[in-house]
Amino acid sequence: MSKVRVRFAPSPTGNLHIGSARIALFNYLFARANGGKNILRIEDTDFDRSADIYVDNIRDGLQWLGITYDEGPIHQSSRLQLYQEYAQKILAQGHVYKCYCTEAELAEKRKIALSLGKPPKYDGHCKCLTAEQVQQFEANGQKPAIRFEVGQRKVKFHDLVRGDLEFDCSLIGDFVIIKSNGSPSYNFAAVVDDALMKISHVIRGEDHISNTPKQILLYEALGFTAPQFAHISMILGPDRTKLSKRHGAKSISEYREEGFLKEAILNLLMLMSWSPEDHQEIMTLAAAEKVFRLEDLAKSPAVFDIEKLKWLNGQYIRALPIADLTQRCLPFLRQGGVAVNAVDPAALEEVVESVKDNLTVLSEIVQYTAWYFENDLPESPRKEILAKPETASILESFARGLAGVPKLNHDSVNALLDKIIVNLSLKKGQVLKTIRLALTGRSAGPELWKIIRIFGKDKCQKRSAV
RNA sequence: GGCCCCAUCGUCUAGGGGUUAGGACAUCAGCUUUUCAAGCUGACGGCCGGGGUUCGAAUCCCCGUGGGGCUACCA
Repeated sequence: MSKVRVRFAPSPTGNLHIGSARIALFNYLFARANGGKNILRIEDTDFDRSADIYVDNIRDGLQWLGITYDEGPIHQSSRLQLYQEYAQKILAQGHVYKCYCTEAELAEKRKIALSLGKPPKYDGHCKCLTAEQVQQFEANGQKPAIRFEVGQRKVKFHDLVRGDLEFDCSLIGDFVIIKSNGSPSYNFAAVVDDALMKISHVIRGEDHISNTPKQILLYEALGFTAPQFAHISMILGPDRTKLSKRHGAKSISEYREEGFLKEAILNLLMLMSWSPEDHQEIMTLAAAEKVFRLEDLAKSPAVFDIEKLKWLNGQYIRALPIADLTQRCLPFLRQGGVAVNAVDPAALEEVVESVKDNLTVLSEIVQYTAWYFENDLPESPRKEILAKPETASILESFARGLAGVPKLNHDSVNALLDKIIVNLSLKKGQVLKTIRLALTGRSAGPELWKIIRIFGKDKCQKRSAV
């Protein structure tokens, strides 16, 4: 078997989103699983829509996710000369012709065809232009596009995900390979590049299926051997249409900013359309690299499930070593206005540890821990509980008892609390609720002993003062 | 309109002629817990419809239906 070479070829007309990240992932996994190379190619031949910030966003996103590539990024915009050369090559062979139709004319024809219930394919108007007509256009300074003559036959190919596919070329209009501005069309540039880069497997979205026959025609006309194709099903929004911004679908960078872990995102991406043989749902990239197979991909499209992403995220958060988790929380705490540099690193880890079961996304770390770092307590719930008759004795016993505890930990603090409950003959809930409210000003939070340990004796006693 | 693709719980999926149709998320209930979570246990819930083929169809075939994609000098 010849060497496996695959590519991820995004157009930088937007940020790296869930759908394209998934295609990048499957290319990467296929390359890794087969000892092949993964290539990043930037398809920026649409000069109006492409932008460098999107190139950066895509590269950053891939890097953050850990989807590496062995070659590239290769920009198509730097290979324009190459496409021209290959266009000239088939121009000489007569598979293509110059087309002087204007966009307005084409749009008009398309409209008419559609209204007549006919397929809106190009009618081949410029195929039979006389030399005089061409001269006339040239004299007017009109720049031609170059069209590929499709012909009448049928094109068959074997799709690694979908099986045998067949298309009737008579239904496809002669398509443009070089635009009048000199830049190549998508189909042409992709074919020239895939051939020259010796891509063995083209793994891309299902939305490219109908481009494939056109591309196969081009491979043949250029004298190249076509690669293998694998068309992966789409990701849909909750309304079952192509996932897009209107579904609230976000870019990878936005999910990152919200506090989703790359591990969770990758895991969900893998779970959509692919289930490994052992049915293990929690799966790392490294593990997937070993067992990924294109044949195991489902043919049907998958609805993106944010709830499952959240669940996975929580699973990964809880599985993270506490030092690692704390590091990952740092940017969010800073952004939330917590002066993390002023906090002892070990104490910070204890703070994070105390609330990690509550987290579904990292950004929530702020709402769950901010009160640890605040000096003033909210007045209202605290005031109410302090007004209760038994409160004074609870807090006094607590403050007094605390002084006698040598080291604050799970056992010693709980022993103290139990003693207070027994001595005052009060209900456990009542005592603990009172102390929690006095210390934190809140009725919910981590286990009390953890809070007491993190606060330390002085702070606890100060806040217990009635 | 034409062409193409797809079809198992609400969602992601396993199952590819004989299964009580399995798992996960979500939902609901119980347990646990001072609380919020987390965790554990359980419940609810599905083969799009109709025809074939077959002793037997979720599974194979056909036809519908539904959904999606493409139909650009976008990629």
